[in-house]
Amino acid sequence: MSYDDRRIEVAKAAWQVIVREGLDRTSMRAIAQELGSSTGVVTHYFRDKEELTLFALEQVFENVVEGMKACAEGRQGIDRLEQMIFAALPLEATDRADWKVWAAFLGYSIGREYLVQEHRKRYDFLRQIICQELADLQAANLIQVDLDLTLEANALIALVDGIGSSIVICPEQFSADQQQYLVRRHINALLT
Amino acid sequence: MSYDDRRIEVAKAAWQVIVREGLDRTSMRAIAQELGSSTGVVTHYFRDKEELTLFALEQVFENVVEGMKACAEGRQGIDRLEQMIFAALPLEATDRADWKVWAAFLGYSIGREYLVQEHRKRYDFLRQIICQELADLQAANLIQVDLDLTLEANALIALVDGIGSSIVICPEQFSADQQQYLVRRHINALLT
DNA sequence: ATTTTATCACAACAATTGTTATGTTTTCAG
DNA sequence: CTGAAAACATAACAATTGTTGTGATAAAAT
Repeated sequence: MSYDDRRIEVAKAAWQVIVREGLDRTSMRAIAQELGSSTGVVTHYFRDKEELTLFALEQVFENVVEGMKACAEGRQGIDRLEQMIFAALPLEATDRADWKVWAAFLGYSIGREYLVQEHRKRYDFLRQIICQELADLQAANLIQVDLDLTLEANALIALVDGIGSSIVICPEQFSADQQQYLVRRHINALLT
Repeated sequence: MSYDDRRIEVAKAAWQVIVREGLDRTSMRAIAQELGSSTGVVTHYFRDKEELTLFALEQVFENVVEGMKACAEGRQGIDRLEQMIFAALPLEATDRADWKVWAAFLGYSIGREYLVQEHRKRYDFLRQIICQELADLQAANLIQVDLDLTLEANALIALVDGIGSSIVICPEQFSADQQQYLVRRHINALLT
């Protein structure tokens, strides 16, 4: 097993403790225990806790983005955008863990400017992706020409964010069908 | 100053420290310092930290709900619903503090089931209010008759939640006009 | 085979935490 | 005025935290 793989394993252990115990109770010792090792392993692969938590957040985010890109592959038009958004939704119970990590970090960022900046980077990244998709749809004359694409991208992100936040607290709040219905309805309002 | 007023003062100090430092760094000592007193005051008015934090959350929530009810007063129809939703949005910079507290608690709830239940209670409460408004609008034949009101109420809450979460990270993400535009567009899709 | 390096275990450190107990001061009814 | 109760201050407690340093063991390179 390579160095990077082992790093990811440690981050994954951290990730599991975060979901189970909460971010502020995710201590180095708890991560080591989850990993079945000593704290020496954790400190060996990460300079400090900040580096580890940021890496764990990065992993979760990359998983979501890769899922979105995989869903986009080979698709076109409105269906392509819809499927990309669907990939980010907590449609199944297994997706909820990602959203728990996301929500935990969001709350943990309050009062920590460097974490707010980290989140902002990811929001910007997502907005860029969605904006590009919307621009393509606009060029193909599939959505209205007078739309503020940045606003529409932010609106889509906010919609997904809201659904995700709700489901973290109330897992039965939206069924998978309902989530997709709401996204579809939102996107349909943009069509020509 | 009455006992209850002093309790609220302590909670408000906690509330300010949460926004500035983050929930997990909001110690009894930090609250006392913010209050300009000793920790003796804090422990005198609250049994333990859990009671204090839950009370602080309750205060923020009540402020928002009261704002919504005040906006509803004297209004009718679609305008009434719109204004209620607007009251919950972070339209001005001062509203963002409420959303920071909300986000901090949401993240802090991950892995703490008793806090998740507290949040769920509030989601249920909000859903009940919105549902009632939607039912009134439906009875007045102002919105479509075949709507799933619970779903639509949840969708509105998710929309507001998403906007609030986004703005905690990116304060310039949505202007006040844009927030209101998105809510209006969402509600317009429900009209008859 | 030997040395060097990566990996990991363990212990100790100071700092911070919530909580509790014990005082001190203020308030205020009798 | 007096004493009881409320309000507040202070200090100490054990527990937990991130971090660091010191070894031990395994892997790899020479």
